[in-house]
Amino acid sequence: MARMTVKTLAAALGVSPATISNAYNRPDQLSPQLRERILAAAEELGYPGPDAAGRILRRGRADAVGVLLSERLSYAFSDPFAIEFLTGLSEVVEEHGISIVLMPLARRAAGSSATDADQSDVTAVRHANIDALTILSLPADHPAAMLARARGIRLVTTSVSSDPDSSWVAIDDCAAGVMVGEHLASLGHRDIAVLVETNQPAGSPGRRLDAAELGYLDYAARVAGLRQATPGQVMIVSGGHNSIESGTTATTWLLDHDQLPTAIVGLSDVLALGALQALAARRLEVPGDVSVCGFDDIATAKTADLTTVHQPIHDKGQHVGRLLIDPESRPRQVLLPISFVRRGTTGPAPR
Amino acid sequence: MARMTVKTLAAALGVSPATISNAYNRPDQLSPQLRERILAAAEELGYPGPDAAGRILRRGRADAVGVLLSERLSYAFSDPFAIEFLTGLSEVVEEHGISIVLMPLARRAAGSSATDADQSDVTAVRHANIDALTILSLPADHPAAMLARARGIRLVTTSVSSDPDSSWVAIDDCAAGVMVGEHLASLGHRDIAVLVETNQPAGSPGRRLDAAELGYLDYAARVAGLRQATPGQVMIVSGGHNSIESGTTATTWLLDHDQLPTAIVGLSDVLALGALQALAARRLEVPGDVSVCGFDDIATAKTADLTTVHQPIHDKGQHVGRLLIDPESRPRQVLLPISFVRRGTTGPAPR
DNA sequence: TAGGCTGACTAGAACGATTCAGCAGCGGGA
DNA sequence: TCCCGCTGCTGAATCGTTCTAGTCAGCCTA
Repeated sequence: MARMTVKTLAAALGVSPATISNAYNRPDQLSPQLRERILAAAEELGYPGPDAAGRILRRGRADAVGVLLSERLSYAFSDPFAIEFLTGLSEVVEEHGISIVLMPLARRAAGSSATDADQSDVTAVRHANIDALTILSLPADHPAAMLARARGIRLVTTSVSSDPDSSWVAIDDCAAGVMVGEHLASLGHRDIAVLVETNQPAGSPGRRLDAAELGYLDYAARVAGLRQATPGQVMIVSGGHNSIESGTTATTWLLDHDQLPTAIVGLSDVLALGALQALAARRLEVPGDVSVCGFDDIATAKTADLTTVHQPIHDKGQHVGRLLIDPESRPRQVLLPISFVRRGTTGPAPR
Repeated sequence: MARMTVKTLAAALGVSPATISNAYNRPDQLSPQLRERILAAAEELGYPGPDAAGRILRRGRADAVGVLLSERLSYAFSDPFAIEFLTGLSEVVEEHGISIVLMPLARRAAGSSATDADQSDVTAVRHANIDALTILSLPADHPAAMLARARGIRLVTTSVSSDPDSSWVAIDDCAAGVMVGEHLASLGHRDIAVLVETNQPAGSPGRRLDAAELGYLDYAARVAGLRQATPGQVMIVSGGHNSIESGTTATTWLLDHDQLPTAIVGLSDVLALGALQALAARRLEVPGDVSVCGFDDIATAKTADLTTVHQPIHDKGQHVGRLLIDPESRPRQVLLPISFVRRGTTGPAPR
C-alpha cells in the first residue's frame, strides 16, 4: 500500500485535504461528527498524522530552537555551566512545547583558512530546522552566528554586543575580570597565570598563549578586566577545551616549566577546579603557596570552597529561552548582575 | 526585496534551479567556475543557502535524531545518568554531523484518560523533524513510542523487548534486581523499602504504592527481580520524579510513618543518594541502622561509597547513537553487561 | 420572498528545495 | 565520416502540508 498522506486519506474518505488538515489543527472548523470520522479512518488506515516536514515547510515555523554549545557537543555535557544553563533554558521552552536542537560543530577536515574560528564546519546549523538559535561560549561573530543571521533565524547570544539589533543575555565580563584582579591585587599578587580554554582536541599538551591569540575567545573581556585591575604580570596558559582535565594540564605545565605564579585564575570554574587538583597532587598549599580563583560560581565551586565571581547561570538560561521563543522579534538585551564571592582558595601572596 | 530562494537566485544568474542545488550539494555535477560564480552571487545577493524545511521535505531525511528523556526535560539535566547517556550518544552522532533534538513531553491539561501514561502529550514527537528516536526511562509501549513507530521513525528503546522487530540497548533489569535482592538477603535483611520514581510534579508528598501501580514503570523488572530474590517483605514508596530530592522525600515519609525498614533500595542511584541524605539528617547510621543500595553506578555513587549495580551508561549512549544513525534499518538488540558493586552503604541487618 | 448571515466544507495555490531523465555540444576512436 | 560516450547543464515533476478565498445550502429576519 502506498504511503498515507493527507491527500490519500482525503480521497479514501471523499473529503478535501483541507478538511483532514483542519481535523488535526483546527477542530472548530468542521463538525465534530466528521472530525471523529476522519480520526477513526486515520487510525484504521494507519495515517500517522500530518507529516512534520511538509507541515514545517508550509507553516514556516519549526517549533524548535537551536543551541550551539561549543566545539564538541559531548564536551558540553560534562560542563556544569552548560548543564545549568540548559536547565533554565529547557524549563522555559518546554513550557511552550518547543523542542531543543543541539547541533554539532564539526571541525573541517582540511583547513587552509586564515582564522581559527573559520575552521569549524557549520553545515549542521545550515541544515537545522529551527526558529531561533543561541550560542554559548562562542563569540558573537562566529561563522555559525553569521549564518544564522543570514538565514533569518532569530539569534540570541551570551555576550555583550553594542549592536542594538542583536539580542543577548550576558554579564559584564570585563567587570568580572576587574573584580578578580582587584581582589588579587589587594592580596599582594603581582604574578598571575590565567587558564583559558582553547578549541584544541582533548589531551592536548599545555602551552602558553600570546594575548593576541585570545581574539577568538568569548571571554577575552575577562582577561582584559583582570589585566586592567592588576599591577603585575599576567601570563596566559591553556590545556585544551573547557574541562577540569584541561585545568590540570595547564597547571601542570606551569609547574613543569618552573613558571608557578602566586595566583592562578581559571577563566571558568572548571578550569580552576582542575588547577586545585593539580596543585593538590604536587602537595602545594592553597592558598598558602598559591591562590586559585574561578569564574561563574557553578555548584561545585561552593563545595570546593573556591573563590569566584557569581553569575545567575540558571536565570541566564531562562532569559535566553524567553528571547528564543518570543514571537515579537524586537531585539532585546539583558545584562545580568554579578557578584564577587570570596571563599577559601585565595589568600595573601607568599613572599 | 523578495525573499531569496533557489528559484530567484537561478533567475538572477540565468541558470536552472537544479544547478544552484548542485552547487551546494553536488559540486562534481557542475564546472568549478560556474560553482564559484553561483556562490559569489549568493553571497552578494544575500541568499543564505538552501532552506532547511524545503530540503528536508524533498530529501525525506532530517539529519537529526530525537531523544525523549522523561516527563520534564529540565529534570533530565540534573540526572547524572541521563547526562552520561547523552554524552555517549552525542559522541557518536556528532561525528556524523547529526543533530540531537530534545523533546518535551508535556502533560495534558485535562486528563480523563484511563492510564497514567496516556496523560502525556506527545505533540512534540508528532511535530518533530527527526529520522530516529530514542526514549529513556520510558516503557517501550509508551504512546510516544507508538507514535514514532506509526510515523515510520526508527525507534531505539532502552529496555529489553521480546519483539524481534524492535531495536534496543538495555541491561537485564530483572537480573540487576536479583543481584541486589540476593546481597541484601545474605545480609539478613527481611524488611526492605524500594524507592521508585513517579511522574508526579516536583515537591509531591511521599506516598506508598501498590505493586499494581508499577505497571507504567520502565524499571518494574528491577522490583520484580528484587522481590524474587528476597524472602522478606518489600514495600514501595515514592517521592516524585527521579531526583535526589525525591529520594529524600520518600525516605522522610518512611521515617515519619514509622515504617523504617532495615534496607532501602533506590531504583536509581540518585534516589539512593537522597535516602542517604535523609538518613544523615535524622542522625541514622548507614549501614549500622539502615542499609542503602542503588542502581546504575553513576559517578557520584563511587564518591558516596554507595553499593549499587554497575551498568555501562556511557557505552549505552554510544550504542544507542550507533543504532539511531544506522542507515540499514534491520532491527538490532544489544544486551549490556552488569555487575554488582559492593561498597560501604550496605551491611548486616540490625536485630 | 428577497437579502443577509452563518456554518460546513472545498479548490487550488503556495511553501522551497531535490532529483531524474534528458539534451546539447564536443572530442576521439574506428 | 560516423558514432559513441562524456561533460555540463536544464525542465518538470514531486515531496506533504496549510491557508486563502471561496461555494453552497439552509435559516432567520424584515
